[in-house]
Amino acid sequence: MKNEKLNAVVYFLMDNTVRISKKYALKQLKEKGYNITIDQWVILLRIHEKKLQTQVELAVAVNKDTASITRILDLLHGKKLVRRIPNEYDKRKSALVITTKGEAYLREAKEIVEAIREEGLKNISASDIETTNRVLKQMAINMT
Amino acid sequence: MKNEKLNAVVYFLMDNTVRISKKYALKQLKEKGYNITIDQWVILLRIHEKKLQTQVELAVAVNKDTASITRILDLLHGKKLVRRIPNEYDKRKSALVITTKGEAYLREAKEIVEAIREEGLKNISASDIETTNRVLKQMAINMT
DNA sequence: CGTTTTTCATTGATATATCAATATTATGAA
DNA sequence: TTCATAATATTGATATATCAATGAAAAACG
Repeated sequence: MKNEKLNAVVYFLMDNTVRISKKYALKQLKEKGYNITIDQWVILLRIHEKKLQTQVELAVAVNKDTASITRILDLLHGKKLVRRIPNEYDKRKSALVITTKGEAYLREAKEIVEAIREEGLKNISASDIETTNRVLKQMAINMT
Repeated sequence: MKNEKLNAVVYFLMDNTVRISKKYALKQLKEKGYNITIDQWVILLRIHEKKLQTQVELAVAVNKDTASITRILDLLHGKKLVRRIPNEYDKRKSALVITTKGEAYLREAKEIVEAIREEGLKNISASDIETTNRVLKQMAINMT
């Protein structure tokens, strides 16, 4: 088949670009004094946006394993950015709340994260980004 | 700025789709009796395509850390798919060769990998894939 | 009711990624 | 030629991902 190589390339580029962007974000945040990964930042943002969700809800929202969520929350908790509040009526659950320190952290790092994202999309048209979004979404559907 | 959300979405989708595709590939390969990850398979393919490279060359080719390469090679070596041959003239280096078992493994799993890749790109036009490739490539450049 | 099944969160084992530090060699410069 | 520097591969610490197994609690149901 003619487009075997072309097909392989998309997968290689996806994987590659994800790794590059995470590395880039980590470096930028660190340089500005923020000891946080982009994955942690995203979880922090989700907790801020929709308070009191359970870890299962959070896992579904970001499409990650609850095991991954537990570990990321442990790290955020260690940095005093997040707290788990036991649910009185269902003792299996914990509600997740962002701390005051977490709010400040989120607000301050937000500009850095946005700058990183813009930098990554430099010289790319909005319509090309939309096409890419559509393709990535369809691929996810195809493999789910 | 209006496209903050749109920008964030590309990063989310990239990360998400990469994870979904790796999970999907792992499951498909496992179901067909191949105990190998897609990352390991790619390394195996590279060693097959260009024999006798050093680990540094391999790392550069796939844009991974030499530490990652060492660990992936350890796993491939444990499965007897790859061997390291010490370089006589430069004792720091090892040449990498695929074993006979590795060759067979590669050949047999190749169809499965291609089927996975095609399945993932179902209902997506070649031109949209090309656009996506171009976008991903530009993003990588922007953040390097 | 009491018993089975589900759900939630955590933990363990493993794979991959990062960076930092190391040991061993090779190379280059004084 | 010796001594400092660079390159190669590995290992350790840590972050994130997977799946599988667990304990505890809630829900379902016969």
